[in-house]
Amino acid sequence: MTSQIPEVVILRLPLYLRILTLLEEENAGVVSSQELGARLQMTPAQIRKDLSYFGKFGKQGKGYNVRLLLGELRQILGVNREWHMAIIGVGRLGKAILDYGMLTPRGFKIVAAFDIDPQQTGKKVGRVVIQDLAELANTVKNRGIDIGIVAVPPSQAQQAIDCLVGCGIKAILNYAPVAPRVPKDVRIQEVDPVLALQTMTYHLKSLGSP
Amino acid sequence: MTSQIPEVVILRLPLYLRILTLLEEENAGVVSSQELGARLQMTPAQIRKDLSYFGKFGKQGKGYNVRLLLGELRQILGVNREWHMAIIGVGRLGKAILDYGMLTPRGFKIVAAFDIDPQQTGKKVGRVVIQDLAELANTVKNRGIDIGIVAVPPSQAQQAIDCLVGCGIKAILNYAPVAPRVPKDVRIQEVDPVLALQTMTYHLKSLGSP
DNA sequence: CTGTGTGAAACATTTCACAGCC
DNA sequence: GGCTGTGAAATGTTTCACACAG
Repeated sequence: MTSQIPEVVILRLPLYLRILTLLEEENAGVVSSQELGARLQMTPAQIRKDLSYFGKFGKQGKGYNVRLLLGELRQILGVNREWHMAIIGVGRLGKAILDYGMLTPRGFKIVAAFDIDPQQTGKKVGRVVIQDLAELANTVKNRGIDIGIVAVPPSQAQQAIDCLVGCGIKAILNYAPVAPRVPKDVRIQEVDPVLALQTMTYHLKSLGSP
Repeated sequence: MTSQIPEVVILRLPLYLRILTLLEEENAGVVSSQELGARLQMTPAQIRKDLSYFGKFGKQGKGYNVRLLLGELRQILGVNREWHMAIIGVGRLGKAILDYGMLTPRGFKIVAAFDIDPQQTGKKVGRVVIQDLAELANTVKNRGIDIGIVAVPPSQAQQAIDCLVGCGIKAILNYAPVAPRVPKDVRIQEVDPVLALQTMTYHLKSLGSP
């Protein structure tokens, strides 16, 4: 009964969600896999197959109803609700993440901030008051925190991660450029622009000037 | 003669580079694929196979010399030099990227900043003076810019990207949550924490409380 | 006639397992 | 004995091509 959806498919769903959101803003009523493929630079067949893992959302001869598919994808990804997050590390990077306006409107709200430095405790950043890391466990329970964000220097990253894991957090967004170790029931996603840059330089390197 | 290295392998090389950098800081002289696998949560066989596409860097019975392998990987990825980047968009996000201390020490230097808003032109952010977008082509040539960073609002992203492409840029780091269109000889990498969060909520969703 | 949904074929990637070297 | 490098097997993913619905 485990239909076993490939992980690569899950990685692409947010891309579909993003483009459909843009299409809805453009008031597109219907879209074909052809058109989605052109916009996302991928084959129509792949899009159809990906979506078919979750149901039959299209109409033959017509395509997909944008609003309907958007709703389905939101449901599938679980983004038809608000998720609460806590951030650890309120240095420059942490402040920038708190200040980044794209999270809350997309359903991801940072409701608590922590720092190891006791000097920071009690200060306010945006809407949240910086707390001592010792209070994490309580706050996770009281405020219903689902996701942790790690924005501390590399040397403190594993400690912060262990702390989140110890509090029962099962999903972590990690900005520290380290190779963290987590139990296998905990998801961790790396955000490191340098990794992305390095894959590009690999290709740039072998590029003669035209 | 095209040995054709799988793209997934290229995506993993920066992870190897990152862990080896940490290992060198810990003064590890030698490391086995076993140990790398444990640290990166992947199989030793995969690491050995990945590296074997580029040469024989290990010693049987011993493992890989950390410093040597680090040097090889830097060479392969093309990060044994400094890369020059230009950023477009100097709002909150753009300022945060300019302020992010992890780029320069890892060989990626932002040497120019641009904004569409003429009000911004001439102001200084960190070490760079904000220029008008019209000057992009000249600056790309004069300052030897290899990579563009897009940090404008979604509605202006495609315009910024077209501008970079028009100036001959072949690699773009895109922070705007859009589905950009670029010619196929241009690499573009998305940086969007929301995409990462959404793949995690997919898995969180189907997680009963224990 | 257009465009979806989908088995089956083609292709890509990972894992296995072992020869060979330190 | 321990560990790499690597063909070959196993597994996973994408593309094809077509029946069928609007």
